[in-house]
Amino acid sequence: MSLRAVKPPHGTRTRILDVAEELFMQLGFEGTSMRVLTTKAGVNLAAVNYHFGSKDALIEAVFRRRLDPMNAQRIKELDELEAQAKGKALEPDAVIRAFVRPGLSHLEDTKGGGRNFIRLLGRTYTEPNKPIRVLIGQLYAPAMERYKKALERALPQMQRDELVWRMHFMFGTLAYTLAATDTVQLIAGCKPEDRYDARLLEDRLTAFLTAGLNAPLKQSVRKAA
Amino acid sequence: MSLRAVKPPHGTRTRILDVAEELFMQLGFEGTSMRVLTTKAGVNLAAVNYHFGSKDALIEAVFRRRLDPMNAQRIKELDELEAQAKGKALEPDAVIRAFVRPGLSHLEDTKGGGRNFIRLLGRTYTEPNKPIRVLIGQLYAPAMERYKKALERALPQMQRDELVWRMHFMFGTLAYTLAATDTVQLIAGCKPEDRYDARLLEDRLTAFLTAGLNAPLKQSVRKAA
DNA sequence: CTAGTATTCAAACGTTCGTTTGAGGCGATT
DNA sequence: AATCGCCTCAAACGAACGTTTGAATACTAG
Repeated sequence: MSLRAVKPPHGTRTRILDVAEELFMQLGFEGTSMRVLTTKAGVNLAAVNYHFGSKDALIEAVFRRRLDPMNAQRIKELDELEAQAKGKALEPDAVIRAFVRPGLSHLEDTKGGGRNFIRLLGRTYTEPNKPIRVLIGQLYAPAMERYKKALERALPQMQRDELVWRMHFMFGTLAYTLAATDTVQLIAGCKPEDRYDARLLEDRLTAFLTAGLNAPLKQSVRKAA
Repeated sequence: MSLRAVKPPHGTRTRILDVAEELFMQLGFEGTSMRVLTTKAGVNLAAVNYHFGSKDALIEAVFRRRLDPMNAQRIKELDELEAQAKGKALEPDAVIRAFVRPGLSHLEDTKGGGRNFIRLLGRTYTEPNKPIRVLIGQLYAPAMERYKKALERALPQMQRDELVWRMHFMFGTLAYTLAATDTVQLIAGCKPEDRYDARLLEDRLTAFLTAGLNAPLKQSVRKAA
C-alpha cells in the first residue's frame, strides 16, 4: 500500500520547492547551486536528486506546482464570463481582466511563495535555457489558445495577424511588470505602499492594455496587410 | 608611445565581442563558457582574460559597445524634435517613436550583430544577476531621465505616478518584443517575412503604446491617487 | 639588426558544479 | 521481534568552470 497521495505531505519535498522558488527568483536557475539550496532548506544535498531526479526536473516541478492551477483558473474565469454573457461576445476589457488577474493575485501573497513565483515566471518568459522555454510554452499553450479565441470574438473587426502582435505586446507588458524588481529605478517615483497593491495594478494594467488593444491602425500597417 | 586607440582595431578583441554577443543571446551569460566562446571565435582561451580582464568585464564591454551610442542617439533624436518644435510641447506619439526606433533599427542588421545585441538587451532587463542589472540601469539612466521629462511635457495633464507606471509598461512591451525569440508560439500566426520588418513593427508598437499611454484613468486609480 | 613590448599559446591551477554511492535510521507490516 | 520499503546522511565522483602561468611568437621602434 502506502500510496504517495495518502501519506501526509512530505516536509522535505515542499520545503525544497519553496526554497527553490525563492532562490530561482533571486539568483536564476544557473545561479542557484544545489548546495546553497539544500542548506537553506535544511535538507540533505542528495534530497533533490532523490525526490525529483535532477535539478532540471526540480525546475519543472516548481513551475508545474503553480502554473497548472493558475492557467486552469484563467480558463475557468473565461468560461464563467462567457456563460454569463449567454452567447454574446465579451467586452475586450473583461477578457483582459481575466487574463491579468490570476497573475496579479499572487503578488499579494506575501507570506506564501506566490509573489516569488509570479516574479520568477515573469523573468522566465525570456529565459535563454531552451528546454525551460519549451516547458513554459507547453504549460501555457491551452490557456493561450483559449484567450486568443476569446479576443478574436471580442474584437471581430481586427485582422488576425494584427491581433497576434497585440497579444504579444500584452504578454510582454504583463511579464515585465511581474518580473520588475526594485532595480527598476522608474518605480522609485511611486508610493512604496502601492507597489504591490494588486487591485490598483490590475486597474492600471487593464486601462493600459485595453487602450493598446483597441488602438487604431497606423497607415503603413494597413497598407502592408 | 603606442596608444591603444591609435592602433588598428584588434581582430581578436572584436571577434571576441561579436561571438560573445551571439552566444550570450543564445545561451545566457552563465550558459556561455569561455571555452566554447573562445573556440568559436578562433582565439586562445586566455585571450578573454588578457584583453578584458575577466568574464564579467567582457559582459560589460559587450553592453557598452552598443548601448552608449544607442542611448546617445535617443537623446539626439529628442533634442532635434524639440528644437524643431520651437518651444511647443511634443506630441506623445513622436516621443514614443523616438524611444522605439533606435532599438528597432538594430533588428534589421542581419549581418552585423545588431539584431543579436538587441535581443540580448531585451532579455537582460530581467536578468537575475545583480551587478549586470545595476550596470544596465546606469547605462540607461541618462536617456531615461530625458524621456521622462519629454513625456511629462507632452502629457501635462497626467499625474506623475501614473506616468511612471505607464512608462514602466512601455518599457516592458518594448523589452519583451525585442527579446522574443522563435519560441513564442504566438508569432506563428504571422507572416515570416514580417517578423523583422522594423518599420512595420515600429508602427505597430507605436500605435499600441500611444493608445496605452493616453488611456483614460480607471475609477479605482483616480480614487486612490 | 636588435631590444623591447604586445600578443598568443598549451598547460595547469584550484574551485565549484550536479550527481552518485552505500551505509544507516525510521516506521509500518507480519 | 524480524523484515521490508522509504527516506536521510556524509562522503566521494568526474566533469566543467573561470582564471593564471610562463614560455613562445609577432610586431614595432631605435
